[in-house]
Amino acid sequence: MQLDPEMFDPVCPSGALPFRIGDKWTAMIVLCLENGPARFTELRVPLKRISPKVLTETLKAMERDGLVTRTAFDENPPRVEYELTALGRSLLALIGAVREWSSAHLADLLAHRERSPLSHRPGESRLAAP
Amino acid sequence: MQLDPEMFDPVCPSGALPFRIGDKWTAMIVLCLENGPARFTELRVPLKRISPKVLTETLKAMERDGLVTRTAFDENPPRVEYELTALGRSLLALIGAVREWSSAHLADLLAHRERSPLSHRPGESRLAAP
DNA sequence: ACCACCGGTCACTTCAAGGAAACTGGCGTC
DNA sequence: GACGCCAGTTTCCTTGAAGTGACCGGTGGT
Repeated sequence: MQLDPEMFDPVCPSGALPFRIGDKWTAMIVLCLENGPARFTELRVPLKRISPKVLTETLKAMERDGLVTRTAFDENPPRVEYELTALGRSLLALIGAVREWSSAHLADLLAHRERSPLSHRPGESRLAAP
Repeated sequence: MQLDPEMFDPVCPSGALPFRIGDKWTAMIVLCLENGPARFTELRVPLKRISPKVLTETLKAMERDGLVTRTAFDENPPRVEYELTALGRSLLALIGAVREWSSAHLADLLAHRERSPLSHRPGESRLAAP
């Protein structure tokens, strides 16, 4: 799998989104695995700012929940592949819905936020979906 | 508006859901306002465990983002009504999608989690949608 | 002998969300 | 004069997600 290092546009306000699927990175990982398995280091490329610690934590949680499978090959150098399960793939539709909402309404929300007199942020009304 | 105090079943693992819309309570508030405006104290009924502080914070964030409007009537005792905007109402579809996913797949996820050897939780793979 | 690669782990810190409890203030009532 | 209602505010505290940076162990290359 070749993952585009730019697949998560830094300009795209993924972080400002009022949706969240799983942990902070879960939805992005699901998207990374959409077109087939990937290995640990491959995932780190598009997920530019993730630390290995957080990536393992997230992947472990996803594995525990049956969203991905982890396959370690006894080779050298070591190789580990992560792949979406059917359950994990079922999240794709949801992520799609979130993205649709975002492209239709997020600009609205952001514009309103900027205009608002309550503009200082005591709670960003986060949502998550990259 | 009469809000059913039991509309958020304590048995329903809303808290375990791997989705989240806005702050912790945002989606529930949207649901509470689905059928018309409600006032501060009315919202506190179904949202049993919310503190007034958190409720105001959440409502302010939602108002700032254009999801709800706040209307204060100069009466006695004071009355304040919160109502969904069109933008806020647009979230209903999303919440519906999340609920559909949940009723189709959440049991799966939870079962997997329980079965898993990684069962102790270093990251619940949260999602939010009540 | 040294280095890099892979897929992590470990120890530590920061930061913000969320919760608990008490208080406010104008008005009406008993 | 005390009490209660509504819609909050204020202060304090706990928790846990997330980030930083260092380190590890086996192998293959030069």
